[in-house]
Amino acid sequence: MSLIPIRPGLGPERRDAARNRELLLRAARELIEECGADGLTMGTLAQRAGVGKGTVFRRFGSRAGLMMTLLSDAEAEFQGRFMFGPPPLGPGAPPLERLVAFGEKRIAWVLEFGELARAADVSAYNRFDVPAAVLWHRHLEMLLREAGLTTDPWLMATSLSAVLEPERILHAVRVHHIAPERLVASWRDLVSRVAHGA
Amino acid sequence: MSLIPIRPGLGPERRDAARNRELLLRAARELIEECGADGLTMGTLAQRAGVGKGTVFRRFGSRAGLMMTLLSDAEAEFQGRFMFGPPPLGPGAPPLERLVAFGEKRIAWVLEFGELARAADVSAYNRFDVPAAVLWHRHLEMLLREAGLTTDPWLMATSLSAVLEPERILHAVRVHHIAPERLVASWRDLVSRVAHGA
DNA sequence: GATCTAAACGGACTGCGGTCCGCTTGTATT
DNA sequence: AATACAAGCGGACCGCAGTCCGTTTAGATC
Repeated sequence: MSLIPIRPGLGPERRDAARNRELLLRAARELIEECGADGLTMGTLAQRAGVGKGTVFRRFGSRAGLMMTLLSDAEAEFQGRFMFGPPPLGPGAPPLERLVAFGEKRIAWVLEFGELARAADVSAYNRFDVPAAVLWHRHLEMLLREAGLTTDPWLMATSLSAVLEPERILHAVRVHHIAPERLVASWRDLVSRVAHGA
Repeated sequence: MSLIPIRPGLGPERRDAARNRELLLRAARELIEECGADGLTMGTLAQRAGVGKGTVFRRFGSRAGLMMTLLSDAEAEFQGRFMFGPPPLGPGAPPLERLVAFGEKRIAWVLEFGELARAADVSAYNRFDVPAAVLWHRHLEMLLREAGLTTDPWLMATSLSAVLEPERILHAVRVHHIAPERLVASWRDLVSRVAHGA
């Protein structure tokens, strides 16, 4: 990985750069449509978009960075819903109900965008520190505190995050043919027990 | 990945093959000592052992397969302890205590062999179906049943397994500087709550 | 010991993610 | 319009995991 993750932030980007970014994002979506997220290679992407490989990496930093960019819309939408949307996912409902709703919606989200999320995750164990992951973690921690959990809500939020990892959810559904409703029920059971004893 | 994971099973292996396997394992341990598990490359390993690269892959199938082989001693020892060893980890203690002990020892194990385990994990989301993982899962599920949990012990065991993943534990300790005792305390809290409500 | 064959071998080869660096181009300045 | 220079560009290049296939050899059979 070199410098500059996605946008340095100093000044607008040059017009040709903006054009190429659109070209690349469009091509990437096409390729994923055709070959799946795992089937997308950076070389093919460059070729399809009609730019050099160096340009792809300049724009997105890495394959994982590209996937994150592609995910950002879906992620922003999800974040908006659990932070500002209507209850029980958004504020207004009791914390336990919000915890249940969070897991339920997150599971549904993973089933829709999980392949992409998995491709964005790959390798690197700082994946727990990407902004989105930090946000979910804080959200869960806050809900746990509101629910009255006093013993190390931070670590408990970590454990709950682990349960919702795309990799495991997809494995349960795709390999073990677990019905999503069953996942949701188990999540409800888990958070109820965690939040229950004060 | 090609054919033959580690040993086909039909008949003993040829003497030259056995010799090369020992050569490779010795060289691998040396290299990991010198460069860490992440620093070991299959090419370097072949060179150090004085064999061709093809031979390395014939023996171990993949980099992950090699790491699993290297781990197998440590894993077998751990398995023996929680299945047949003295309580509270082994049989004899009440299930809740065994659950607590399992997490505690597992966390300690990860801190000792975790880098190797991480290298064995990489990619492939069938990593949840390797024999060792299946065994832990069954063990946790059994303890949960014994503790009286009736609502979907299988999925609850999956969730508890997720909490003990090497990747997350190492991240918590190495990046966030969480003391191992704090991890153990949080695990105890978690399993107590899960096993508590009947 | 000669013969035979399946197993094992080795290293060139492929395709990937990612980097490097000399060249080009957009844009601000005058 | 000419100048200047940072930003952007492209593709040769690197190191890696993993594959392929022609060659060698262990060891069983006679």
